[in-house]
Amino acid sequence: MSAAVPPTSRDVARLAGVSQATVSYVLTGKGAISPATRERVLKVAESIGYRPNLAARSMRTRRSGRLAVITGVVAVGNQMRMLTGASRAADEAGYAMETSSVDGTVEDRTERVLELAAGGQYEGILTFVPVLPEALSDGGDTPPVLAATAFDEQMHSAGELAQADLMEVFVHALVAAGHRRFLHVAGSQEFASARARRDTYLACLAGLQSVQGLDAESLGVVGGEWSAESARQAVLALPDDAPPVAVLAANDMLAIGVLRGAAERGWSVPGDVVVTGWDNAAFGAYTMPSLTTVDVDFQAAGRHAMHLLIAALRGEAPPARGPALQRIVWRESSGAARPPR
Amino acid sequence: MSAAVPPTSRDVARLAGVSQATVSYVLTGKGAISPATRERVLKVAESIGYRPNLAARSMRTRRSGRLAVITGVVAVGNQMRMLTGASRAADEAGYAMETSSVDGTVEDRTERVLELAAGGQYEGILTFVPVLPEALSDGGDTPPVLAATAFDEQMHSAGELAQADLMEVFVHALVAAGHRRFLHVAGSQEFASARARRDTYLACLAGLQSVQGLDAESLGVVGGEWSAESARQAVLALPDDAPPVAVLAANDMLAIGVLRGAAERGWSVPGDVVVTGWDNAAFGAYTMPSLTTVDVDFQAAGRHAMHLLIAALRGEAPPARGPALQRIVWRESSGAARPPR
DNA sequence: CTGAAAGCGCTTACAG
DNA sequence: CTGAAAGCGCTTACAG
Repeated sequence: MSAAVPPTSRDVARLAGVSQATVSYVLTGKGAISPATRERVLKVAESIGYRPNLAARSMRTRRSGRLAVITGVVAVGNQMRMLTGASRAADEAGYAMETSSVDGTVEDRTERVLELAAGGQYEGILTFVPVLPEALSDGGDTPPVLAATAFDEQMHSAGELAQADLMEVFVHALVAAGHRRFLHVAGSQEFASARARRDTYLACLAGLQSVQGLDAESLGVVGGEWSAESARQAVLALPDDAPPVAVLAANDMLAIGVLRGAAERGWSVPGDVVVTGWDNAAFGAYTMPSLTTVDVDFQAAGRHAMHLLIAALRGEAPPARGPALQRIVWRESSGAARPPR
Repeated sequence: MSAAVPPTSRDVARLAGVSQATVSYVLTGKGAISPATRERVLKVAESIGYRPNLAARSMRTRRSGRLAVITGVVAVGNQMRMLTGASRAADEAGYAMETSSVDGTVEDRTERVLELAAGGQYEGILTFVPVLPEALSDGGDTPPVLAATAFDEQMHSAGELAQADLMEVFVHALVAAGHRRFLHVAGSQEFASARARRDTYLACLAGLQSVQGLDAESLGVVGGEWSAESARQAVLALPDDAPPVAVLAANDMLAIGVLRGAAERGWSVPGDVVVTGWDNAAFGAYTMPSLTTVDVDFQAAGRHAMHLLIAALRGEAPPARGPALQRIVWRESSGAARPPR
């Protein structure tokens, strides 16, 4: 049997025979309240199942203790890993982190972030999705809004995730192992990371040909979406005399599609075809052959982004960045290619 | 250059030369305000970048338009899919959905849910993680709190996700295809779904032996965690004369570990060993061989759970459940086994 | 069509 | 050590 409406601190006060102020002091542990009164208030509160209305409290204190992270509607696995890192960092700093997903155009998303920032429920906001710069704030009057996206136009703050330098390392290692023919299976070009990998691939091969005068050849850039099927199709569409060829896929999902496509064509990996991926997906160590890939420490990126936000809202200096977030994991699919020394 | 503090409706009123009530009527579109006044208020609001404080509004109206979903700290991929479904359903019903992750013991989680429910910021709460029944509510005085978990002790509401009937279909199809030796690679037994799959496997094989008198044999239940590595190790530990054997893995991640282990032992799949998975992970169609598995419509489950919540908070009758959420996807790894007719 | 006033549930100087 | 009062930023009867 519960009341028709949740009890308030006023109810507790009345029942305990004290003022509402006293209840507040007891519950926040701020005033100096006699043990006896304290006891009584606590007992009453407990007995009627009183719980403070956090919205009301935070309207008064302007401190909600809550931080929001904005993600896309369908957060990809990588965003999940970032969320985990961000969540832990928030936790450690004593904040509750909540996630809000947004949809639609960049204007829609910007509007929603602005709304959340002004809404008064969050002390700070981190967005993993691209928004217009106008939504960003370092926290003067309004709560700080930081962008930490590996996926955007603007490469704000933690955009280090989109770096594609290691693509060059892949190519050079493959060249050193004797490979001369290359193919890039690209990801969705809406993603900065996909564009960076593609651009680096292109630049690197151009460099090989013109600068180093190597007879390296690119069969081109194929794919263009983050699906294994598109990668498989790209391989099925290759000419019969494509092998030997080194296929650099923009992520592991594409790479497994390449593996499958090669198998369907009767090409052996890493004999006829070598393959590299990106992201170090959980399945990559167990495919046949296992995938050479780039481990990206999304958790650390999420942690760091959250630390930046917390520093901003506390008015502290932004913490220094940790060690590099990317690292090549050499496995079977790249054949004899080895790390440069 | 922005003010030291965000503008309020009072500021707008003063600047527009009207009362705060008028501003409110204009912004909520409720009162009957003359077009001229309306225009002026809107213009002022726009010019000073006014945005309503949602916390204050909802304190007054007791309507926040926000729903919360509780997930574990590290939401597994399947939870993500449920979130997507839930989010869309909330959207369609005009609610904003936010996600809050909880950690710790079941008591900790229960406390946190209770806190959120009383906090006054949400009109309803859906939890994907197990909590004590005391946290659940159908929404009398306090917002409704529903559990929709495929992963819990208690199998509340949408627990249909944990059903393992199809495990029996797998076994029977494999028997019909001539298989007599079986192995189950189990998932983490903290999960209702893992326990159900294991129990069904055991019951089914016991039935084959005693009831049907078949010479079917179980090599046992191995594994016990959701990692490909544990599955691989389980296969590496099998006796040399294990094949031919049918391996029923509790999910696709385990199944890919089995595939890898079999390859390392030089066993062909589906020749020496056949394998089935569960969950229809994205990579399953691209392994060599591709994985026979169970497609689980997590999105639909998330949708439905959200519909239940919305019905509860509106005091409507709960919507009927949709079509079955599980369906076997036959692929290469199960060899000749085919759906029963 | 518009305004003055009360109140949502809290917290916090300020008196006493 | 405790209470009366004001106020956080809104909305909503109630008058006019």
